Amino acid sequence: MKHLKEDTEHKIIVAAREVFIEKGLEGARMQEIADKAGINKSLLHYYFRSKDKMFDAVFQDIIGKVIPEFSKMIKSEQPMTELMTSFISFYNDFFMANPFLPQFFFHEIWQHPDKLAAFIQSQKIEPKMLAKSLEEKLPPVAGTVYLPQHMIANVLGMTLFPHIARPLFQRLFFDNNDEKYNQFLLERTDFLVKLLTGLNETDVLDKIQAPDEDF
Amino acid sequence: MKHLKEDTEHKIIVAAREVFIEKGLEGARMQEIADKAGINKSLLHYYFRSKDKMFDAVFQDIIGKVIPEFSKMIKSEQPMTELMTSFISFYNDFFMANPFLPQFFFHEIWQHPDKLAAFIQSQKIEPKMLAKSLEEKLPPVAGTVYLPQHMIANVLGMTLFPHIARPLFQRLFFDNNDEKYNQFLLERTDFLVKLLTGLNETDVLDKIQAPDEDF
DNA sequence: GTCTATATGCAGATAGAC
DNA sequence: GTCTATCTGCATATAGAC
Repeated sequence: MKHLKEDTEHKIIVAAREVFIEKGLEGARMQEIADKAGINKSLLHYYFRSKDKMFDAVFQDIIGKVIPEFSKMIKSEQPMTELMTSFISFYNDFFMANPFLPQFFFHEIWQHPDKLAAFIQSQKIEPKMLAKSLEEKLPPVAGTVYLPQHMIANVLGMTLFPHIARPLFQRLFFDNNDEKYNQFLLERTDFLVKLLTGLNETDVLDKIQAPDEDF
Repeated sequence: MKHLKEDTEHKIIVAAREVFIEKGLEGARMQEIADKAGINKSLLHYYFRSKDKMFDAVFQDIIGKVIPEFSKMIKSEQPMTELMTSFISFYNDFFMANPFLPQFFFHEIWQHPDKLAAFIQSQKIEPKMLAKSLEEKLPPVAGTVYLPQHMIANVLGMTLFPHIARPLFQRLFFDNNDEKYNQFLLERTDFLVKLLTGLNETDVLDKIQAPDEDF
């Protein structure tokens, strides 16, 4: 089989992703990754040389799937309300399917912020341009014009929070019941879209495609 | 000096807090904590037996200062708008003075959710009661009645996000400049209060006391 | 490419002198 | 209480057979 090599490498990436996302770089154990991939520990080094390099590979792989989606959205030049709708809908679904991801990202944001920022720049996303283009479209709050950064922080915060705080929030308000919480998250997409766009139609979400649940 | 023991223990707690908050349980090194406290490594074990127990002590110490404040607020039976104003104002200032704390909390939320939930219960905070008492006071969104959990997630998300995403956000939008970002955070308290309460007065914040910056 | 066996290093923990 | 010296275990990493 000439595909054996690619198969093994792929199995490792999948296993490593799971463990790194759940435990973080320091918390992850090479042995656990090897076990989960069904291969020997030393093979990990054969393919990736070191734990650090393996982590990098996994991380690049992940953000390579999440950031470009974002890039696509903001470059599509949709009107604000549609942009927010796509955004909320996509990421809410995406993080529902990958619950550990948000915390993983924030861990990276704090441990290696430059790496992440560099990647985003490399995607030709121009944060300042984005902010500027939002600036004109924002309604005033209580009669005051405000920074587009506030709006961005609001949308991101409201979208991400229930995911990143999930273990606690689910315990405090939903009897630690997965189905109840997923229900809450599902209805939240609709709620946020309504809250942010002021729309009344419920069918607006049908136009948004569901994300690929296995990345 | 009969105070030597308390002094050392305190020095250790302070040093350990810094390191644990910045690096997390697994990432922290006993040596680094000892160095920062200006004492010997083995003294850490003399006072706390193990790294895990030391972490617990530090963690209890921290949440013992943050959660009760929250408890006090919700038990004060203020009207909603004042409650939100106190909340946003207090935590925005608090996390500005302790930038690593939010990420530290979320790390704990994912690694030891039961511990945190147990502590909150022990503070006689009743999440479901809180939700219920909010329920009646919530205005409908786009004509639809919604769960109080959404409102809670909104306020927490919007308040916390700029802090937990700070390293990235500051790089993307504020030239990685600390002063600019602090300025943004400062003005955000006012902005959020206005956004959430619909108030127009700017002097409403003067009534809120500033948090203790050194815990 | 994949395995077994082994090396290396380091972090947490202990013993014991003072 | 505080130190120096030491132990133990474990995780990453390598050597080398197949």
